[in-house]
Amino acid sequence: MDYTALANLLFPDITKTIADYEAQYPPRDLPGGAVVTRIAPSPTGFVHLGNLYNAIGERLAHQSGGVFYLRIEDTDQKREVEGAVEAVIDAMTFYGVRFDEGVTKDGETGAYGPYRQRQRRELYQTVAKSLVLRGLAYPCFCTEDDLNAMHAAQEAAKENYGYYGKYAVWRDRTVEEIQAELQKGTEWVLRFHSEGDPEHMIPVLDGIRGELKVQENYTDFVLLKSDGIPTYHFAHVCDDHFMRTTHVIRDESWLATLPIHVQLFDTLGWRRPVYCHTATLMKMDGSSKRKLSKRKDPELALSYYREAGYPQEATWLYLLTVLNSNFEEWHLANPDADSREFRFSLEKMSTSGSLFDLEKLDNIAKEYLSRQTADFVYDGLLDWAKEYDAGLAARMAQRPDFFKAAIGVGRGGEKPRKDYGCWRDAAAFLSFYDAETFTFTDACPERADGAQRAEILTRYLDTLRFADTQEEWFAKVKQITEELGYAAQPKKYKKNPELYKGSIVDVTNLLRVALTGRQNAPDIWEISHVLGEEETRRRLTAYMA
RNA sequence: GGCCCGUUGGUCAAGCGGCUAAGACGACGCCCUUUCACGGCGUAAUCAUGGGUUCGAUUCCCGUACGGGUCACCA
Repeated sequence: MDYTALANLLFPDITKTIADYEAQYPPRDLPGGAVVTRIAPSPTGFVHLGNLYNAIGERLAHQSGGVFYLRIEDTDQKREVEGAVEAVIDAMTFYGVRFDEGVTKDGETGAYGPYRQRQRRELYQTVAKSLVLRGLAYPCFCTEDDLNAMHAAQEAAKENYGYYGKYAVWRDRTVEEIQAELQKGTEWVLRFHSEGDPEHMIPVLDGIRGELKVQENYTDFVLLKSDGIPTYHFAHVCDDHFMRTTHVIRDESWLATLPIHVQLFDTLGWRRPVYCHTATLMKMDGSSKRKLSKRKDPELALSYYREAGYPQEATWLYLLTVLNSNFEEWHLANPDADSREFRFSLEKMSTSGSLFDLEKLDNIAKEYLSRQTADFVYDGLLDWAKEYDAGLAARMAQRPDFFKAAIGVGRGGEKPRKDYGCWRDAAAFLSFYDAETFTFTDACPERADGAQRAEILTRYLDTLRFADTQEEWFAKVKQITEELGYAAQPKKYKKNPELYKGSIVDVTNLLRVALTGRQNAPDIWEISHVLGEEETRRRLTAYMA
């Protein structure tokens, strides 16, 4: 077989060699132990949790003096969505992920580009040609129908699926046969000529999982598609070699095709990167677990968290606790430290698929927000509202001091309130302060309702002196409570309910509902002082009816 | 079906041959408290299973079960 003739037949325009590219993309000059890694999303328009999950590579890279870059895997034109690249960049920017090189909004930066795979066509073809030259790749003219028929036959015969052995019908054809087919204009793909033996197990060291044993690949997988564009497998190997990637962080679903990648690196004589296969995020579906799905699970989309308004840092805090088992402990010990100061380690990453826990996210976010200043919360809420709640944004901008005061209630001090973990919840929680968004969600407490209601409110309004301190104010509330036949101490009422109409709880909750529309609200005195005397009296008076 | 990965309480998990098997979320209970919260204390709840190896296995090895993933000219 004359491989040179075949190679020239297949790639007449390719004149470069691998050596040219080795020279063009020299090894990076970085300190020892520096990690070079990347995220390499395909531009489908859907930015998901996994993209952010794998963006922890940034921490690894930057904590080691390495490089983190963005590569776009746009080899599948059919699935490409317009604006998808911008969406990825926006999302990453939003979460504070910083790229050293790669695709940007208006082009790209870095010496190892282009960083969009479709623009690297010549490089892939050069490598492909070198493989043909060595007799390790050949064209296959099978149609989709041929392959389907093959698959069906294998299924019927209970044989392994795939293009190998006797099913590899184009594997050992003569140059003449191939040339004849080429002249007919038949479409072809370039397949890898695998010498692999499935009995051979190859050790691979995974950065997260440790020693792995994978079966040697024995199928003649596709290197180049009929449009001359590489498959993921081929592009990944070429790119990560020439971009001098040291660590490939990706989802564990790639474990299945690891043999292909390893085989390619080895036959090309290239040094394999450290593969780091992360565990899949799972979700409970009925009584069984399953992979988080793009179609069914809105929480897989990164936009879900942005729309709900989880602060970026809170989202990271959650992700980090899921990703690195010793993060939570570290965070507890250093509650005020920025999560970026945490030394991230691959060994501490979990290897089993974990259930995504929105409750825990909420808890972490609440804890985080409770520690922030009113100004910080005001700014965050305003930014969010500008995008998702224009009305609120306008009202906030109009009365910043009022909103800051409202946000400040129960904030600061040793035991701050934890009323909300995301901006959407914050907006809902704070809605009662603003007369425009005030609504009743809870009913008047039973034991203070009916005739009691007007009586208590009248009495309260009569004695209300707005200048009173909180202590003075509360002393009066207690006094009214007792005068009207309620127990000033809930315990007393609990002991002898027949002696009282109710307890102070009923009285204060009546005030609370009148003032806020709900029983779950912060301190009444503080709220009143945010609302002002006029509005306080107005609401209380209105509630008498 | 082949192949691969995984399996400690409801959830996330620590553990890396010898422990009464951490911690967090959630649940429940108690306490604090003028309410709503916050907080404090406490309770229940876990090593899938069978064989080895070993003086000794949650930890190492093999099998089984279960769960997940993957078998495209998609990534």
